[in-house]
Amino acid sequence: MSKKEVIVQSAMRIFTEKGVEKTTISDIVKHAGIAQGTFYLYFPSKLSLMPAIAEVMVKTTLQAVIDTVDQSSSFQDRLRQFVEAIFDVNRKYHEIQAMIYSGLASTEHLKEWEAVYAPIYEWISQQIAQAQNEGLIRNDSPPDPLAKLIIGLTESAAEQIYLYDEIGQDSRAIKQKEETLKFLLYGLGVPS
Amino acid sequence: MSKKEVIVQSAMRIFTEKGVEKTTISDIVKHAGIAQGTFYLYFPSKLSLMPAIAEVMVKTTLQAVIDTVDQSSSFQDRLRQFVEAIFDVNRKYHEIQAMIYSGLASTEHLKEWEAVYAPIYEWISQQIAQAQNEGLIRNDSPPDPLAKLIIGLTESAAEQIYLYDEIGQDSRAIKQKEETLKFLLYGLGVPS
Amino acid sequence: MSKKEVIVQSAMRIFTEKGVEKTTISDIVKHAGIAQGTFYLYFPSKLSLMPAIAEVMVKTTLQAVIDTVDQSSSFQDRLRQFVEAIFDVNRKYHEIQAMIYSGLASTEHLKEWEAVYAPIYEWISQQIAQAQNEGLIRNDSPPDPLAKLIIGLTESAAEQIYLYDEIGQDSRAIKQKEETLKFLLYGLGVPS
Amino acid sequence: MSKKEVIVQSAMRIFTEKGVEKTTISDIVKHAGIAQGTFYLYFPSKLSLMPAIAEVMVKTTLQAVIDTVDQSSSFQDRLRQFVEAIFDVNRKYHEIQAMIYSGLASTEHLKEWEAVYAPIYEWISQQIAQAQNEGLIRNDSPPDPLAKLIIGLTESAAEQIYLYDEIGQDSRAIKQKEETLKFLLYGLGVPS
DNA sequence: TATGAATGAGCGTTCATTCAT
DNA sequence: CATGAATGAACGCTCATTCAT
Repeated sequence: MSKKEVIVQSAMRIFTEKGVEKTTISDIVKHAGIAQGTFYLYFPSKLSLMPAIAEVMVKTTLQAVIDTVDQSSSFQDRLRQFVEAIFDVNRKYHEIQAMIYSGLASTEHLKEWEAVYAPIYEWISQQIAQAQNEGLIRNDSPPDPLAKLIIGLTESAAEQIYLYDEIGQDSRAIKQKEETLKFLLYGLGVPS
Repeated sequence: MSKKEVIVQSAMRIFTEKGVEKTTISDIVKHAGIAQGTFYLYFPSKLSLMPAIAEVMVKTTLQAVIDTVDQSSSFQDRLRQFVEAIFDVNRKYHEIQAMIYSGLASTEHLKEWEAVYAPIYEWISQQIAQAQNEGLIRNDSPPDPLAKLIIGLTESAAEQIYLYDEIGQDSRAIKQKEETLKFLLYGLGVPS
Repeated sequence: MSKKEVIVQSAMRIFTEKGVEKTTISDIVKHAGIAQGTFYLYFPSKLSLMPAIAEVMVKTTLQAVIDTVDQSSSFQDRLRQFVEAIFDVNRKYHEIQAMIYSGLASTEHLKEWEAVYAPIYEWISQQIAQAQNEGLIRNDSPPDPLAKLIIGLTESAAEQIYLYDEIGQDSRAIKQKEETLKFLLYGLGVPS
Repeated sequence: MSKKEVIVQSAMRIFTEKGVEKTTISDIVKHAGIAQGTFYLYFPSKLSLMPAIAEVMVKTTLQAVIDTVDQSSSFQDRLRQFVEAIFDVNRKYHEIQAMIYSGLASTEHLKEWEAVYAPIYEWISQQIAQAQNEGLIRNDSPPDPLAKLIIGLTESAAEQIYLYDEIGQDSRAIKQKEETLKFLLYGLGVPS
């Protein structure tokens, strides 16, 4: 693992543990096992880590989705698996998600964020296009906007549950997943 | 306007202009025209402003929704007006929305946030319950989860547009609103 | 003594002891008995102390000259006393003189330096004008340029001796003073 | 040009442009096109460059004087040419002069400076001795102190003009040169 | 000789917080 | 209630210096 990757991994860990604001660069370099100055060879500031972290998260998310969704299942099952995957990633990494969102907001270079998120949008978009072709879902909206609405709905639903960092919320999570799936199926015009 | 309100208003302004992280309490008190020490008579820290700011935003949002939605319209029109109102508030205040979200994430007292947002959830929930009673929308989900999904979907759709602080994106916004409304109508099982 | 004056006095002391470059702001505030942050209430940086210090040095020099020169003496004696005073100030404060010169060179606002030095130039200029009126010295040069040449010659002569921070150089200093006085007397056309 | 010379030339350039204090070794090696570590093969520190730079300046100055002074001219003309040369070098390199002076002040090894400047002192001293032998100037002072006073007076006169980095000061410079020459002639007892 | 990635001590600077007025 | 000068802990950051290649 390169020094740059070590820094990103360490930052993700520490950010998750104690929050972005309370994390110092000193914390990160200590955990990464490198010298203070070495950090600045790779990143000019704490916030400039965000795009790199976001990229990791997007990869992780996309990988989780791809690993969870069984392409031989029915569309409804695949959608259920998708929701499951998104909720799962949010459960594990909700602090990082919030962090990225906040870092995103305080960045000037917003343009690059769209590029970072593109892989997920594209994957969903392809699934949508295919399902439309097969007549599994409604055909009166283009795939791209649908993809963005789907990921937006699912992630906000997951955040509503997992932002509140508590235990024993399984039943609430299960219900929320069910309702989200139902809303998605209706929203996509899947005949029930 | 009381000193407390002046502080909150000033903070909203400065936070919006230069970001939460880069805003100092000194900035806020200068803009508010009060002394450094006076701040601490009302708020113990910078982040403790967030709930107060969120409250203002929730009030503003709810007021915009109530003002925009004409209760004598059809359900479909009311939903359209709702989407319109949410997009509008997001357009005007997207920095503050992001800021609250980020501030929210770094707060320990997450519980209170649900209380802060309750008024909006309740208003939507009532509308949903009423529409279900009148048979205007599907009846196989309870109103509360539906309300949260609706606001989550609509706000995330708005953010996808307005986070990218640019001009002349009207056509994109119009399409996004249309698709969001369509998805909501399908999602709520409104017969078309 | 105000906090600002305490800072300037402490800085002069420490600068003299260990040089400007090796002096830290931390050194200054420790010696001044104030907090680290307090320094920045009065000066934005270490180098911004220079004009304030130069002002003190100019006052000190002018005072030394005024105190040493006996206005009832002959012109030749007064010139001798003047040289004596300049050499004495340079002996005591040669590090600060060098320091000011260096600080001066790295300042952008060079204009203000002329203002700082003006009092000394004026005093000498007046003496010259008076001596010219009384026919004691040559009359074919205006007082102002003469004043600048006199102070320039005398200070550079003193620096040549005292920059080399050593002891037991009295004989060298005495000779240098004699030669400087002689050169001044010739240079001013004092009949011998 | 050897690597050592490249370093010295680069340092002179960068020091002049942004000041000694704000110049980093990194700046110098970048401009010199060498690696960070290579610097330390030739110089142990930033300040240790000063003598080498001073040497270059002394050579430049002496060369300018030798080139300008026409040994077949009268003493008065030669003195005028000398003043002209010193002013010219100061005009071109006043930042470096100030820099050397400042670097000189913060060096511990002051002794070596006398050696560095010796060539100029010697050249002037020889001229003085010769003029004394020929009865062109007064004979009641040894050549060495006179030489130091002459260079001190002339350089300080030049600095008074050129430290103030401005344009269109030609008339001021011309007058200053005239007065300096006149003072030198009187000071050296040249019969007029 | 030459390199340049890595170092880490130590600096300037900030800014939330206090408290005598 | 209100002030704002003073605080000082703690942070980001620099940059001279080293050393394995």
